[in-house]
Parts: sequence; structure tokens; C-alpha cells
Amino acid sequence: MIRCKHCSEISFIQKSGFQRGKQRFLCQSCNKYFTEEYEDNSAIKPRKKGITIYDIAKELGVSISTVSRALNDSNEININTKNAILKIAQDLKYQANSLALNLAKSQTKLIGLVIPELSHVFFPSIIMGAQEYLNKYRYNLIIMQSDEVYANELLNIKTLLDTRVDGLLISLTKETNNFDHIQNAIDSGVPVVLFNRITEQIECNKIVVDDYQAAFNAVEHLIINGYKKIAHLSGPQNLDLCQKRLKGYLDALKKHNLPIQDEYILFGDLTDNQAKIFAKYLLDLPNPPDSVFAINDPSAIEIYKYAKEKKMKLPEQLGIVGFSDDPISEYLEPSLTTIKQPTREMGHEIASMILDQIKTSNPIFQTKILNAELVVRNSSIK
Amino acid sequence: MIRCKHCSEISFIQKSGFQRGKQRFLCQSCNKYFTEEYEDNSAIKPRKKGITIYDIAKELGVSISTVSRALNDSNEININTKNAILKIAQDLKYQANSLALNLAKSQTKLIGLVIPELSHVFFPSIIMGAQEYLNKYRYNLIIMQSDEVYANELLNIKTLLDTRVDGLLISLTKETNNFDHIQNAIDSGVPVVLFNRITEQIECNKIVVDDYQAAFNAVEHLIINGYKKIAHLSGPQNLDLCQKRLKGYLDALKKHNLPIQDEYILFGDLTDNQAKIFAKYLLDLPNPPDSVFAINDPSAIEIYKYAKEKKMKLPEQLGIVGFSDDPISEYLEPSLTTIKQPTREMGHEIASMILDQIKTSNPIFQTKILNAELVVRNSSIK
DNA sequence: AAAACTATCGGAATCGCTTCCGGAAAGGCT
DNA sequence: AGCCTTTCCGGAAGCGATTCCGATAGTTTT
Repeated sequence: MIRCKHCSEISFIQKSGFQRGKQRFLCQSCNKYFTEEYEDNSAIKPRKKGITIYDIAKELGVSISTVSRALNDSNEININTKNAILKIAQDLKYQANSLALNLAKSQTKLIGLVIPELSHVFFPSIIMGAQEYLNKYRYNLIIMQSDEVYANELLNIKTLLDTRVDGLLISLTKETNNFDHIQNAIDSGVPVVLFNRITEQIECNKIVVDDYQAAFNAVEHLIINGYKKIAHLSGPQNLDLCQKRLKGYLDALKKHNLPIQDEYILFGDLTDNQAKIFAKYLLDLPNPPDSVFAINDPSAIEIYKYAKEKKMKLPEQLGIVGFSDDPISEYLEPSLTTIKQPTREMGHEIASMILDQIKTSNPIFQTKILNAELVVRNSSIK
Repeated sequence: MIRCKHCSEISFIQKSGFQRGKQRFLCQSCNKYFTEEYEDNSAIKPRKKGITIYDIAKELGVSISTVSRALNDSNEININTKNAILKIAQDLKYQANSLALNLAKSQTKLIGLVIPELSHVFFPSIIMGAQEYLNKYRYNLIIMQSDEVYANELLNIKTLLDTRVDGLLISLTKETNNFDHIQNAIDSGVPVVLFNRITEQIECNKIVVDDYQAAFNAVEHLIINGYKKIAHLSGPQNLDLCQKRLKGYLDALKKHNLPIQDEYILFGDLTDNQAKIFAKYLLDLPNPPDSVFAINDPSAIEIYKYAKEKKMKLPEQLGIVGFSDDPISEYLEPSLTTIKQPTREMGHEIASMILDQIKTSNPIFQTKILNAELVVRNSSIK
């Protein structure tokens, strides 16, 4: 039974096409409009309403500004009123509405993280480190993957900007050659920290591992262990880290007066398939290398596979060093010598850096370089 | 040079203890208060102000409600005005402020995900699947780890509730015996989906893998391949999936009339260390098993290690089957037979389930069971 | 004791958007 | 033409906090 909300008469005219979940009527008695809800299964179930600062204010007979001051530990409030308010807040199990808070303060307490992939252990480990740090300061992380494609990176950053994250942690895809989207984000006032996959072309805070030194150490380690014909599986040269590792490789050879042979240096795209092709190429060379320094562990594994297929004896006939200390490396036979990066520490660093930048008006940009450690196992010792 | 904001006179009295970043003055000429900002390095750098619907409204001389309707594709607006508004919005590069939107609609477009760990491939893979699905509907994921400790789970769920996520995806820790926190979340009106690590004690939407059937298949596979003394490394029995896998193991033995030997069934805590102890215990038994069905791949690896230490021949002297298809399993020697779970699909399912529940007022709870696949490799075939 | 502060509070504006409500203008039907 | 709808739009009230501004009572200084 529907009645006019104004005059309580039953006579009225039904209108059509009003908002969903509502039906509109025009009362013929008082000539006024009123709406009536109707069944709408697509209606969103309302979340239980929580109690607000108004409730607390009413309870104590003070104003909401006073309640707000008590809750924010302001110095403009009497200690007694503050305590009284705090007590009531506790009794009523008051929980601040973060939505309202976000709007008022124009912050989300959310940090966006954009990474090329999540499938290996490297990034998850960094994430754990970052989260550990951020949670202490009541920030949360939104993680987005680019799957190594530039277009996704664009989209991800746009999405994160749309959700108004307070800061952005970015590791670029291997495709990224244009950095306008990063610069735009910075220009719009969002703190940005680049890590791992960085670029020289943007000025901002950055954190990387000392790829040059790590690569240098790895190659020198091979040389010291008697390998002389060292090949290098490199990656796309627009990636800073690939350049650095290549340079480390070259400098180690130079230092020990070993010749640099172009046919031993291969530029791949970091995929397993590409590595497989290179493995074949290298080991089938008339004058094959006696060892390989691979840009990452998955590539190294492809070398293993083909070498075993060829019944080569490892590490006697072929020394192998990888990069990134994938958990698999320990279980390979022979176990793989590789480079362990301080992922957890890197997570901490990027988190701390972004928080610093958030609370500083005019940050001084810096690039932090973390040391990586050569983990010597059996694949590189004759 | 400071001047009164009201009368522009220079004479005034400085007050103290006002809000941070501000200094308060009482003008002696007009006897009014005014504030002046002072240098405050702890001030948060303001984000560049974007343009709002007011700007659009002003530009076209319409009201903000009309702009809102245009932007929301309402049917209560003229197609021409709508297009005009949309055009201006585009020209002005209008970007809705999601903070205001969230408050007005009381939603965050954020889904909370609570998992026990992130270090293996299992959960990251689920995350990728879930994200893939959620992003299509403009939802984002906040991921929190419990590190297998109950207290963290409590805290994580509280944090997510505080940030007002629109839904909760939860995989319990191995410690979780009390489920009040889950029930409280549900009671407060937040949609909840339990997955992988679930409990029978809560009524809600759930998604799991068919652990029973998978375990049954794994053990039957061992039996068919001639193994007769099959041990089982199990886990904490408060975990539903451990119970299910144990039952699958037992039923397979029963079906093939093999005796159930208590000393072959060990209950661990899912840690590598525990598995190592069990490996020693089992293989040093006077009457050791001829094969092991491990609750997960890391446990299986511990068996490998000790078996190799004892110079046992694998798989002839000892068959091994794991669970979860860790990438490592493929590279072990002999390669590990294990059970591959449809992680990506599970990610899709939990995402789709939570979104369904979000838009449905009175959901009918169900438990979806996904099939797992036995991946036969070399560790289980004599 | 007057003057000058300080401590403490309430009212109201604001953040930017959604949505309810009311109504004018236009269109449709007899 | 006259009545009934439908279309379309503006005003204003939230959403739930923060914070600016003004004010008063009490305290300290002179």
C-alpha cells in the first residue's frame, strides 16, 4: 500500500523513468512529488553504517571539531575533554572512516608499485620488504604488473594515478624507451622512485644493485678459476642494468688481458626461448666458449639443458654463472654459481625513500646503489 | 612584511600555540584575528590541484548535477548537453577525483587479499590471475601476508577493514583455529571469499582445489607403478587441505588393500626443517618406505636431499611425489612428479566470486572445487 | 586591577562528487 | 486546445572527516 509522503492520500499518478531502485509519483491531492522504492536486485548491498564523530559529539554534548581535535591529539584541547572523548570513542568502538579522511586530507595512504613481472622470486621478495616497511607507517601497496609490455606500463601508471596513490614505485619493462609517462607523473606532483629497471633519462630518486661490480666479480671469478673463453648472454641494451652488466663483463676481460670476441656476446630479450637459441648457437660454435656468464638464472638454465643434451661435462667443459639467485639454482646439478641481490633490503629502501619523499616538499634526488653478492657454487669451479 | 588581512594595518599582537604551519595574530586596529603561514618543513607538499566538475559546469553554464549526470551516462540528460559536457571534459583533461567519489559512493574499488606467504610461486600465480580479472572491472588488489602467524592475520584483516576494502579474499594461516575475525568481517557486511586454506566453520563463498582427489590420484599412481610401502608427510590437521590430502592417501591405500602403517604417516608444520627431520626418520627406519607422498614440493625436496646423502637410487629405491608443482620440481634429478594446481584459474574464480558478491544483496554461498592435475615425471616411475 | 595572553571550544566552510527532490518546458493524446 | 506525461535540469543535502575563523573564560603580566 503506497501513500503520498506529504498528504498521506492514496490518489496519485505514477511517473516513469526515474532513477533505478526508485519509482516516482505525483500526488493528485497535494500535487507534490514523492518517490517510492521498489525491488531492485541489482542494488548494492549497503555496508553496515559505522559510528561517526557526530555520534561521539552528541554523546558528550561537544562539537565535532572538538572530537576531531581529541582524535588527532591536537594541543588545542583540554586534557580532560580529550580523555572523555577518547573513552567514549573506545566504548562506541569508533573507527574513523578512511574515505572521508582521504578526501579531507587528499591522501590515500596507498603506494603504487609497477613491476614487469611477478613470476620469479625477485620481485615478490622486494614486495615483501617494501610491505614490511610501509605497513609500519600505515601505508599499503597496490601492485600492478606490466608483463614486460610498455603499453601495460602506461595503463598501470594511469590507473594508479587515477586512484590517487600517494607515491609510485616503478621498475620499467624491457620495452620502455620513452619516459614521458614517468615525467608526467613526476610533473603532476606524485613522488616517484625508480628501482632495479631504471633510466638515466629521468631525474628522480632511484635504487639499483651494483650491476657493474657484480658482473665484474662474476667474470673475474670465472677467469680466476681458469676459464679463458667466456661468453656473455646479455639483454636489451635500453635496460640500464644490461649495459652495466655488459660493461662489467668487458672490463673484467680487459683487466686480465683476455680478448673480447664479438661472437661470444649475444643480445637477447630475456626470454627463455631466446636463451635456448643462443645456447645452441654458442655451444655449436666451431670454437665454442669454455664458460658462460648469463644475464639471469633462467637463461643459465637453458645453457644447462643444451649442454646436458650434448653430454658435456659440467663444470669441466663448461663453466656457468647466472644472475639473481633463483631458488632453482641451488638444486641444479651442478649447483649454479650466481649473484644474489639484496631484494628484501631493496624493498625496504624503496619504501623508505618514497615515504621520505612524500613528506618532504623539495627532495634532493639521489641514486642508491646496493651491493650484490657472488654466491659461489659448483658450476664455475673445475 | 605581515599585514592584517582585514584592515591591512601593520599593528597587531602575535599569539602563540596555533596550528602547525600557521601563526595567529590579533590586529590591534580592527581587533580581529588572522593567521599567517610560516615556514614549516614538515609540511606535506600539496599535489597539483586538478580540475573538478565545477570547472566544467562553469565553462558551460550548467549545474554540477548536470555535469555529474553526463559523466555517469545518466538517462536523465539531453544527448546534446551530454556531448557538450563530455567534450569539454576531454578538452580540460578532466579526471574524476576518486577520493570524493569513494566518499560519496562509500566504496573504494579495492579488494583486500590476505595470504599466508608470498615466497613460493603458488600465491603469486593466484594473484596474477585475480588481478587480471579485477582490473577489467577497475578494481585493485591490496595484498597482505600473514607469514603463517595468526596474529598477523588478525592485524591484516583489521587493517584492510580500516581502509574500507570492498571485499576480502582470505587464505588462512596454518595456525588459525579461531575464526571470529572472519565472522566479524562478514557480519559487518563485507563480502568475504575464502580460498585454498579454508574452514568448514564459516559459512561463506569458498574456492578450493580438489585435494582429496588429487592426493588419491597421486598415491594410486605410486601403487600402480609398483610401490607398496608408501609414506605420507602430512601437515597440521586444522588445515582442511591437509585433512583432505590425508584422506585421499588413506583411501587409495584401502582401495588397493595396502596396509596403513602409522609410522609412515607424519604430521609436520609445513616447514623445511620439520621435513628434513622427517626425511631422516623415515629413511633410517628399520623397515623404511619405498616411496613418499609429500604434502608439498619443498618437503619432497628434503626427502631428495637426504636420500641422495644416503646414496639411494632414485626413483628405483625410493619413489617421490610432491604437491603444488613448484618450478624447481622440473629441474630436480630425477624430475619430481607432483600435482599442478590451477592457480591462475583460481585467481580468476576468487575475483569473479567476490565481485559477484559485491553486487548481489543476498548471495547464495557456495564452494567451488577446482580439479588439480597429476604431473608425472621421473621420480615416481621405476 | 587593567591589559595582554593563553587555553579551549563551537560554527561553518571545505574536500569533490552523488543523488534526492522539485519543477519548468516540451511532447503526446484526445 | 487542454490535459497528461516525459524530458531535462538546477538547487541543495549529504558522505564524514579536517581546519579555518572567531569567540569566551581564565591566567598571567604589569
